[in-house]
Amino acid sequence: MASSIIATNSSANACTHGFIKASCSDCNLKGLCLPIALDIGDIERVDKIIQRSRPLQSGDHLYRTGDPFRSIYAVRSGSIKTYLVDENGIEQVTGFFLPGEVLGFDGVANHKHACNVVALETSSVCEIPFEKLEELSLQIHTLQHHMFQLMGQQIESDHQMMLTLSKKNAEGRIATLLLSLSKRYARRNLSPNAMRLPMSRMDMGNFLGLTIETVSRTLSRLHKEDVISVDGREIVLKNHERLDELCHLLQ
Amino acid sequence: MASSIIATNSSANACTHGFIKASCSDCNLKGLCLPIALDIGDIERVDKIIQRSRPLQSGDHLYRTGDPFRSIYAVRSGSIKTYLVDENGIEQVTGFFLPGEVLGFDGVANHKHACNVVALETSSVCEIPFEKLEELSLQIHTLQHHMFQLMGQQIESDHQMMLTLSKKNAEGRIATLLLSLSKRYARRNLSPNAMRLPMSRMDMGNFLGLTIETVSRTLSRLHKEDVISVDGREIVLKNHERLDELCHLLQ
DNA sequence: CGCCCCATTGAGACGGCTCAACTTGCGTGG
DNA sequence: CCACGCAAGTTGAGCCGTCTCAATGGGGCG
Repeated sequence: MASSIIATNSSANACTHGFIKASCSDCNLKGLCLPIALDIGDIERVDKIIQRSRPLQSGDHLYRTGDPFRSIYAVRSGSIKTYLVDENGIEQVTGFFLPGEVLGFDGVANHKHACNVVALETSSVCEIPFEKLEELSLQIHTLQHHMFQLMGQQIESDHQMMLTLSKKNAEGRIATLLLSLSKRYARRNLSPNAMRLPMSRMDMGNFLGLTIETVSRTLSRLHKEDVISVDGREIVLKNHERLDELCHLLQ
Repeated sequence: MASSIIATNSSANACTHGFIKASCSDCNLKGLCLPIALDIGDIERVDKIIQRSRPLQSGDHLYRTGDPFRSIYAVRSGSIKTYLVDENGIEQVTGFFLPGEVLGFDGVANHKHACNVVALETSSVCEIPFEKLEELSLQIHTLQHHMFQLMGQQIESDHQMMLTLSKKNAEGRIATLLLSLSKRYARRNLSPNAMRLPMSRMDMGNFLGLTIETVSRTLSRLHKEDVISVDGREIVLKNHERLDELCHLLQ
């Protein structure tokens, strides 16, 4: 959903476990997250405040609702889900984050995190202490602008999601999610057609306001109609035009 | 939904029509929008970049999708609605903005506005040129922080809205909207119980993902159950606890 | 007065939910 | 190695909440 700021993907210089040595300058995700206008010197200044910790395992929480807000995070590898839990224990998945995307802006407002963040598979993130980022943003105006842009992107995509939840039927919601994932794969120069879903049917359904049964049935129907092919989490998009149509169909 | 930044409410020093002479310093909304930590001198610097134009009439658009992004806006009086229109003409109301609240962050990401903004009644806004605000934010760190907070608040409330649209039934959605309005009235020291809705049933329904018929029926039922009283757009909340319960009921 | 827009109310249709049964894949332990 | 349990996913049958369609009422305005 959101774009990214400073995700250092070390899959290129695939460093082994333990502590991570990597830098923004030779990260193949920096085009996605750092402001393009940032010059080498500035990139290094940003690089210096970033903390790269050991990978999260599937199910590990990065933070939880109520935790003090200290940092935002750029996904370096894997995939991450954010979700709310309301007073009665109702959960709402609010987003999926892929490499090169930035999360954690919940928490900026109240200095406390407002959602839960959990890894959907083995994942690594760049932690960016927010106070230091603010200091740096005062000095590097393109960085400040970029921060505003990232948050603006999040707001825009959340509004699109409101439209999806409010106006589209099950097929439209599924199609919207699949095309969103496809576009975000394409941004990383991965195939926009063949992908492995990082999330369970449960998470898809929760995110889209549908039950797992409806998700399953809808995927099966799209498969039968040869719009996609489904094999568990392996998905192939076979008819983008049709998916586009479904996205824009009213409920 | 969003909080505010710099809304100068001139209803106190009720200046007449035509051009508006007002200042943040003696605006009774500044507590809502300016960072509390801002000292007098800084308030004046912010004040200087703000443009106060003539009021919008009901139905007037402040900007439309695709318009170049130049400013954000603080509502000074009246009420404003923002809405998306997708390719097929499907509309989605994405927010209602009351005095003291700030809108316009759509557009930050792409330098083009991503939604339409229209006045629901005679309204006035403070226009804040974004470039100048960015410049000032580089100099006044509390202002930069405040900007991040405002955008963070917007993101949080949008996520709450996703939960509402995805998980609550009609009663829960209506109750959630009513309580949200109530809290926002209370922030301005207005009665949290008696209010005049600024929007039509159509707009409520569109925002909440319901048809006008369902909105109408639900309001009638809540009236019959003595949870609220409804007379057109005049609403009295008579049982906050019950409304709270309804908010948290699963669908 | 008549028109139009907004809101209310009713009757019936339908999409997605609930409940339930079954399958598949995977890890554990006998 | 297979038996077993468990979690995730699929599929079916019936139900329910909201939508659709339609009729009616009320207020503002030319």
